[in-house]
Amino acid sequence: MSSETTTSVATGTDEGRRERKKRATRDELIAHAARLFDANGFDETTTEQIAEAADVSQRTFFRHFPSKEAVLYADMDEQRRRVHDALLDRPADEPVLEAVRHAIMSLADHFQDDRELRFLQARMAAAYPTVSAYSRAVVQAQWERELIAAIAVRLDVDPLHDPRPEIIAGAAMSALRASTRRWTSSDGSEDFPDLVSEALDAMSSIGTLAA
Amino acid sequence: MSSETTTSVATGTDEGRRERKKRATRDELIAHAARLFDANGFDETTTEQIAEAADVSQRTFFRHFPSKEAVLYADMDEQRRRVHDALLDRPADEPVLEAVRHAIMSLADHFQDDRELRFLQARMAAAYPTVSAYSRAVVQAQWERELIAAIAVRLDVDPLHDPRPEIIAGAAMSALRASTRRWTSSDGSEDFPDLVSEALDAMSSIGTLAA
DNA sequence: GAAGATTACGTCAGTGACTGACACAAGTCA
DNA sequence: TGACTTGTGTCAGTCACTGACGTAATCTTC
Repeated sequence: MSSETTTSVATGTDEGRRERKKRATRDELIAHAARLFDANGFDETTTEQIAEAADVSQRTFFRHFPSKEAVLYADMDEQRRRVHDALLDRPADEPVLEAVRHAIMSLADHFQDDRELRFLQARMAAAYPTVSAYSRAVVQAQWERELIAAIAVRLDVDPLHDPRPEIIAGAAMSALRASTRRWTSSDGSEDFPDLVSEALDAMSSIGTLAA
Repeated sequence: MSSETTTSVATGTDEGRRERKKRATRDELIAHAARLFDANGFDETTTEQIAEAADVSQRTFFRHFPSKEAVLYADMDEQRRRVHDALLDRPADEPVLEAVRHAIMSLADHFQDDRELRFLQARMAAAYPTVSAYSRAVVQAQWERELIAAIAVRLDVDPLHDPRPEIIAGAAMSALRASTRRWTSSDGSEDFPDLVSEALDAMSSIGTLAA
């Protein structure tokens, strides 16, 4: 019972009982939401039902997540950090497109963990416009902002005056979207990092299309 | 009084009285919505108020527009058609990036008509996440789909298996976004087509960044 | 020009996402 | 133990959006 006096053991980080319980209800909400979305669809699931399934009030749901879409993309922050860190890890004098490649690839590598969740997100985004909008305008836009900032630093330009960072980042995001579509439409049988890598190769060579 | 017996004169297309009235209330809704958004903000304006100002019921508002965001981007279809037509106008053997350039430029050229509206849209998108999401995920995504389809035809590839059309389109959309941001942040003092043209030049030359 | 089919609109009632306010109880800290 | 913080429940409310039904204006056809 009293095995953990001050710091926790399992999760590594030191959480008090309160934070642990908070995370627990959050995890419950995420899990039940995913289950219900999967079973009944996104629009067909109410936040009330999710809260009920997690045995909390609807108000508590909205204390943890700002919208119904947000609970489906609860790992958004973690992924943003992944992109951010991947960019920092690369040597500053590395060619820009190489750094971008590594950032996208680090995202892609982890897409295969949580396969189920990625497929659920993709299926919901394909079927429900609000989810698609959220994915594009919130989740992906966030990754894109990370890319833009890092590219701007590497090119040593102001992204507000030089459009190149945004263009490169936009192309990279499109490559990722195209790869995701191929991956999910193949039911995950294709190797996702391979698809992304191919798409990034294609991206690097579009300059040759001008001729 | 009875100057128009069968076909109208002013608008060119032959509309009956019913269609004319329908268009009139639609235009009223658009105009009052823009005015209210401009004066009070997007979230601070209710669909009820817009309907009231146009002297119709709220239900009528939603018969004309599927969402509050839609009335702000009421010219969406017209713009999509513009992109579509611009793509069709170009010779089939023209280099892909040239065709894309012309499609984007035809959009940019007409951004300067309705300056007020473009600025309003940009201001609302900058200030209100739901508007930003709509712009990206609905309006721009629609232009992007037009581009992707046309590029795929020109490259003679299947956009579901070859990521290049999507990558090129994504880069072009980013170029347009970056240009729009520069234009609006300069309060429209810069020449928009020039900005877009520069951004498209930058896009064509990103291949040289690999070295 | 009158009968009949369309259709744009108003009214009403309802659903569901999301929010502010208040109270309470569990957890934290001194 | 006592003061402080905080995650939660309850309640009431706003607002975007929708289905159903009725009505009147418009269009069509004879």
